[in-house]
Amino acid sequence: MARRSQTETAVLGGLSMHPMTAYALREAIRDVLGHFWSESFGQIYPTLNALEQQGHVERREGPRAGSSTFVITDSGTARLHELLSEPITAAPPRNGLLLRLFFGRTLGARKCRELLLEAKADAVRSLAEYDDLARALSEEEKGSPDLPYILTTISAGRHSAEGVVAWVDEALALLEDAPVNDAPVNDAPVNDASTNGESR
Amino acid sequence: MARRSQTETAVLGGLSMHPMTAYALREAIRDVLGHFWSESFGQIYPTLNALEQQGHVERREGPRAGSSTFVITDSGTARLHELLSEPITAAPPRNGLLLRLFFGRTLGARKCRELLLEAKADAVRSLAEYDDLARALSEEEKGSPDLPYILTTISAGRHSAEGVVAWVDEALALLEDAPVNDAPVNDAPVNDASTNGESR
DNA sequence: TGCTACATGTAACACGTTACATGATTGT
DNA sequence: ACAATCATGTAACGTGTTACATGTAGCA
Repeated sequence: MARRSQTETAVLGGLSMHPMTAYALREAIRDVLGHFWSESFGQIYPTLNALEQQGHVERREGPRAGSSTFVITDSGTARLHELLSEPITAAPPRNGLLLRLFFGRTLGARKCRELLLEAKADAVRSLAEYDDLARALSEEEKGSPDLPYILTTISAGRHSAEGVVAWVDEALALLEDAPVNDAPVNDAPVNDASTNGESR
Repeated sequence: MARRSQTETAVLGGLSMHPMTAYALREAIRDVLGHFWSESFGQIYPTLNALEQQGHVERREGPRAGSSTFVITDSGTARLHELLSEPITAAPPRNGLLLRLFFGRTLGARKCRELLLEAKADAVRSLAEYDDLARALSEEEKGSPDLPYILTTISAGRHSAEGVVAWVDEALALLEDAPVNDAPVNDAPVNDASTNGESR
């Protein structure tokens, strides 16, 4: 019930693959889920304590003095299944790049082109990373029942990045058609405000 | 400096196109920027008051008694340019669908397929909406200096949705290859936990 | 010896949503 | 008269990040 935020899901999910310390869990989330998920220590530690109290994970001696390895329990696995079955809570969209492009007239066409090219370069970089990752995983985890599921998430990243590449080219063409004012600040059409200001 | 959240940017941006009441501003953000941005009243009202105190917007009499129309000032336009020029603060990724797919073995292949098909249906729906929107806007705003910029954001939405459609097909094929356990809950391979559970 | 990586945890803060409280105007 | 929509605002809450405080273990 208590819609405890999806941190619980990510934490239980991580431990469902492999018992770990909180620290390692964070690294795993960063490295493996990094392209579609993130958690900070400030979330992970309290969540693990709560899960321990609920009996969903158990604390064992860790690799170092004072460290703990967390192991998921049966009730934890059941809880994970429950959480995964909940409807997806879509995060409200907030795309800073598109916000800037939308008000591109004010920002200036030059800056917009720069932003677009940066986005494309980023996408191309990720594309290479996804390919490497997919190749490495397909070898390492050959035969793992998790592999096909993991590959779908990598595929998502790749298609998304490909989409960005194609989009940037189209967007640049659109801006080519109407490069009204290329200037950074000075001769920007600010007159709107003064015109509308007295409209009533 | 004061990285005042990008709400300020969206609010000034909205007013830069057209003076509005706070209420109308929220509707405009929902309807026009909806596919890549969102703001709630709880953000908009305090932000407008702050912007007024800083002289970036001015309050005029609104269309109703007790309502105010906000008009951007020259300093507001300058501030908007400044905000748009700031580096993009990327929101930490949180994709609930991919999280579920990654732990798809626990969720079950059937549910994963359902989620994928839902995602595809959503994408197809948006695709149609983007096309309508682009056609409508190209007519209505013909010649507007904002039009090409707005079209780039619609293009982004379209490419993103197309990417989802292509991805879902690929993902379904990946899951086809290794449909280890199709069962929802019962005979799921939970033995991991019991194995680890007594391992000490 | 001292740096780096491993490891745990908390407190302060920023951000944003939801729900609530209130009321005017328009249309039926 | 009443419902729907326009309109404003706040308070409580949840959630998540950052910075800080603390300490161990391995290695150069």
